[in-house]
Amino acid sequence: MSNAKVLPLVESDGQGVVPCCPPLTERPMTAEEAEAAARMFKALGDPVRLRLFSAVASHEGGEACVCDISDVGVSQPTVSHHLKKLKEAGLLTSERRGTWVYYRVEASVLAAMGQLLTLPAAA
Amino acid sequence: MSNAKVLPLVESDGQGVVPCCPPLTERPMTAEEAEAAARMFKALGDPVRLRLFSAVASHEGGEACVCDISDVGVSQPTVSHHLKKLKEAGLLTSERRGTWVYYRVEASVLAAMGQLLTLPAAA
DNA sequence: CATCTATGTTGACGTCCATCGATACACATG
DNA sequence: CATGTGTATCGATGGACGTCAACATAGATG
Repeated sequence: MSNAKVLPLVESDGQGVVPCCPPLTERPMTAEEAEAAARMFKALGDPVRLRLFSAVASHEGGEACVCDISDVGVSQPTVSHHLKKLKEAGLLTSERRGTWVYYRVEASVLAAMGQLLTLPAAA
Repeated sequence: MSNAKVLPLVESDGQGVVPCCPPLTERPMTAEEAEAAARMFKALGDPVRLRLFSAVASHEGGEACVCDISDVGVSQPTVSHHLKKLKEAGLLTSERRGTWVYYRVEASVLAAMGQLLTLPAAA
């Protein structure tokens, strides 16, 4: 139930594969591009999610068990909720190994978001 | 009434100036850093705002009059509302010239957001 | 000053969302 | 299989947010 549609970057949404991310400054985004990109930004638009994401991203080996990062001042269900949101946005992937669930950053998505914010080589 | 506190990047919020943006992957963000950064990401977390922002960013001379970009499928008050949000987030600045109001991107903020999403030089 | 256009503000409304406690599920271990 | 720990889901709740119509403000022009 979670096979296709991994990266919101390359939405195989309607008729084909749409690379969502020309730099924001290159041309006005279409409604569809904006929809896809906004999902990712929105996912990082919450302080708790940002801390969770950063905790995973900065953790040894690029991955972290939930137990390693859940000290962000909210309840355990809320942590789980936010991790799910980040996963749905394509920013994280998860894998269960025994008792623990490990989350890791989807580097390509992060890179693409960076591309989006790229500025033309101005002074 | 809009003099101090220009960049959410360098929040002169409480006791001093806090540069908000070590790469997300460098170390876990603090609550304060996350709060500041999340404001910016949240501002781009709406499709309409993203389109407006992109329209300004990609417009000739890096600035655009509201009338040039307000064709995003929502009412005029809504456009105004979103531009205000982008301005409050530090992503846009505005200037009135005669009848029209021109918005322009705050390049430094955009650059800092890009930094935030920087990945360590992995393969 | 009257009027027109461009933009911002206000107030209301419906929906989304972050949060929690309670509970369920997954795995390990005895 | 019983129990304990780690994680996810459910249902509820309060607040935030996107949207609009109506109105207000700013500048230009006659």
